[in-house]
Amino acid sequence: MLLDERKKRILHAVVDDYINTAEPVGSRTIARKHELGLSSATIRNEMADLEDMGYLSQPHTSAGRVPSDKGYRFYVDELMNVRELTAEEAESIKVALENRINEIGELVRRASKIMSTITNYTSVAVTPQIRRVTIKTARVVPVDSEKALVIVVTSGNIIKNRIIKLPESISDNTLNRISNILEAHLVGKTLEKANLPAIVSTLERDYMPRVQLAPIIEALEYCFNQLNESELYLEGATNIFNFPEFRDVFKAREFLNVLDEKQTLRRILGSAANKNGITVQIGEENELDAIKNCSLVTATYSFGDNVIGSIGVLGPTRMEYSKVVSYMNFIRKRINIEINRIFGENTDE
Amino acid sequence: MLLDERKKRILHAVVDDYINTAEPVGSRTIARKHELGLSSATIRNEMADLEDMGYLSQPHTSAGRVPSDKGYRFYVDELMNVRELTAEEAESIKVALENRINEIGELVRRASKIMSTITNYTSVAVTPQIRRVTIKTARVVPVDSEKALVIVVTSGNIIKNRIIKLPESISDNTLNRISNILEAHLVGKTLEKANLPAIVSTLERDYMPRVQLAPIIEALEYCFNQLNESELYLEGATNIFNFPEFRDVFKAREFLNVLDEKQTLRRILGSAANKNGITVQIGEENELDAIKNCSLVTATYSFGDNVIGSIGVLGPTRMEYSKVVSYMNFIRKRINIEINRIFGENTDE
DNA sequence: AATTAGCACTCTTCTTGGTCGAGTGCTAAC
DNA sequence: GTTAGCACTCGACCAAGAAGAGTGCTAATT
Repeated sequence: MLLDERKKRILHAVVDDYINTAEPVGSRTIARKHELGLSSATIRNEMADLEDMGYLSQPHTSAGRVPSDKGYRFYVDELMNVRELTAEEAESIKVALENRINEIGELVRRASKIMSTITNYTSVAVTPQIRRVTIKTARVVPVDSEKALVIVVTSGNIIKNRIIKLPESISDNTLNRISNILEAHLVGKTLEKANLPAIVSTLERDYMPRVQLAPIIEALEYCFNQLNESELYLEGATNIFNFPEFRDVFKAREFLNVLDEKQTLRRILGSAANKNGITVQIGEENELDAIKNCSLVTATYSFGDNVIGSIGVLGPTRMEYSKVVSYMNFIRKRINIEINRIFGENTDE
Repeated sequence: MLLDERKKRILHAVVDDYINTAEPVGSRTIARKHELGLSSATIRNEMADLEDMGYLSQPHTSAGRVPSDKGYRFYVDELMNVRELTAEEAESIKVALENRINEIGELVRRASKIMSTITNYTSVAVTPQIRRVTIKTARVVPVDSEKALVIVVTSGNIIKNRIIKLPESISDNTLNRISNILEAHLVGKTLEKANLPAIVSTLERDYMPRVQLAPIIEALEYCFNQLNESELYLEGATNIFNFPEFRDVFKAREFLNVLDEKQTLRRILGSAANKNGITVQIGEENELDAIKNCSLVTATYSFGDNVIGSIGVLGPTRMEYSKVVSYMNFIRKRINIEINRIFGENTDE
C-alpha cells in the first residue's frame, strides 16, 4: 500500500523530530511543532496506521512513536532533502583535500577526518586495494655498509619500503645494476604480472649469486604484499559517546570492539563497494550483528571506470541522513577529482 | 610513624584483595582469607589505625576499606613482590621482539602490543625523538617523468620519504649527482647539524638551477620534521571496559578522550622519561586531571647512555602493580638489547 | 465521511518507606 | 594485648503509590 501525502508528511515529521531529540515522538508534539493544520487526534490515527504498516513502532503502549528501520528506509529513499553545500563549505573542503597531498593514502585519511568532524559520527575509510595498480619504480638503495633499502612506488604514489640486511657488502654500483634490472622487469607492470622468478634468473645470468639476491626478493614480496593490503583509517571513534543510544556501557563497548576489528570493518566497507555511488545501510540491513542498531553510509571512489575504494560514516540508526549524504556526495566527487590528479593522466592508461 | 610488621601484612592483604575483587574489603574477609592468626576485631582495629594514617579509606561508614593512593604507594614501594618471568614467558616475549624487526618503530609498537595483551590494560609507547639520530642516507630517486621520491634513512633505520613533483624533467643521472651531493653533506650528521643552505650552494655551484632544487629541499625539510616528531602507539584502549571503575559511561569517555589526545599522552610519557628505569605514578600523582583515578607505569628505554623513549601501561589505580612491573622490567631490558642490535654497533658511535 | 474533543486506560519514571545484610566502632570480658 | 558481643550506620534492594506522557476509542462536530 502506498503512503498518501499526509502520511508522508507525518512520517517525515516523526523521523526529523526523533533524529533531533532521541525521544519517542508523540502526536501532540507533531501537532504543535509542525504546521500540518491537523489536530493531535488525527495525527494519532495516522500514526497508528503508520505503525500497522511497519514504518513506526512503539517502545511501549503509552509512549510516543519511534521510526522503524523501514521508516528510516522510506525517509532516506523518498523524503529527506539532500542539499548542495554552500559555496563556503564546498571551498573549505576542497582546499583541505588538495593542499599538499601527493599520496592517495593521505587523501583518503583526510577525507575520513573531514567527514567525522563535520558529521560528528565515526568515519572509516579504506585505501585502494587495486590489483590494477602499476609499478612506477622499484629500486635497491644502499643505506650503510651492510644494509640497504628496497623501495617500490606504484601509480597513485603509494610507497612501500623495507630495510634489508645484506649477506655481504655489495658495491653501490652493483646495487644500481640490480635496480636497473628490477626496473626493466617491473616498471609499468601490475602487481599480478610482476614475475619475480624471471628477475632472479636475469640477475643470476648477470653473475649475481643467489644468496645475495634472497633478501632483496624477499623484501620485494613484502612490499607487494603490503600493497595488496589496503589500509584502513578510522576517525572519531569516541563520537558515539555523544549519543544517548550508547550511554549503556555494553553498547558502547560492543561498538568500539567492532572498530577494533580492522578485518571486519574492511569487509563491511568492501561489501558496499560493489555498488556505485552512495549506499545507505540501515540497522538490520547490516550483515554484522554488532551494528544492527547502527546505520552506515558509504561512498565509493573510483579511478577511471574502476571502483577502487570506499569511505563510510557509521552512527546510530537515528542518524542525520540528509546531512551525511549531502556532505558525502560532495566529498566523494572531490576524492575522485583528486585521485585523478594524483594518479596523473599520463602515467597510467 | 612507621608501620609495624602486622600493619604491613594487613595492608598488603587489603590491597591484594581489593585489586582482585574491586569491592571494599572488610575485616572478616581478611581474617578468613589470609592466615594471619588474628580475629576480625583485631584486624578491625588495625584497619582503623591504617585509615587514620591515610593508607586506607572508607567509601561510607559501614563499608569495608579501600586502599588510598598513599596505600598503593606504600604497597608499590615496600610490599609487592616483583618476580622474575618464567623461562617460557621470557622466551616467548624475546622471540616476539627479535623476529624480523629491523626498524625501531616496529619494535616499540610490538612491545606495546605485548604489554597490553599480557596485562589487559592500555599500553602507550613513544618512538624516539632523538636529536642525536644520525643520517645514514639521503637520496632522490626518480619515480616517473615528472615525479621523484626523496628518501632519508637514519640510524635506527627510521625511514622517511616524500614524493615531489619536479618543475621539469631531470635526468636520472642528474638526480644521481644530486643524491651524491646530498649524501656527501648529510651522511653521519645529526639532524641538527644538517646544513641545508650549504647543500643548496654546493648544488648551485654545480649549475643546478634553484627552481629545480626547491622541491627537493622542501621535501628534505619535511622528512627532517617527521623525524623530529616521535610517533605514538596505543594498544588495548578498549580494555578499560573490563574494569568496573569504568562502567560509568562518563568515566569511560573521559578516559578514551585522553587517549585521543596524542599530544597530551606524549607529554605524560615524556615527563616520566626524565627518570631512569621504571616509574609508577598513582592516582593523584598524575598531572592530568582526567587520569587521576588511574595509575601509569612507565619504563624508559635507552641507546647507550641516553634515554630515547618510553613505554607505559595505563589502568585503574586498582592495578596489578606487581604483574605489570614484573613484565615491564623484562620488556624494558629486551627493548634495550634489540635497540642496540638495530642501531648496530658500528654505524653509530 | 473526515476530523476532533474528551476521557479512560496503560505504562514508565520518580519518590517514598521499609527490610536486609554487611561491616563498623565501642565496651567489656578474657 | 586480644577477642567476643552488640548496637549502630549505611547502601542495596524491593514494593507500593503518585505523576505524567501518550495512547485508543467513542461520540460529537464540521
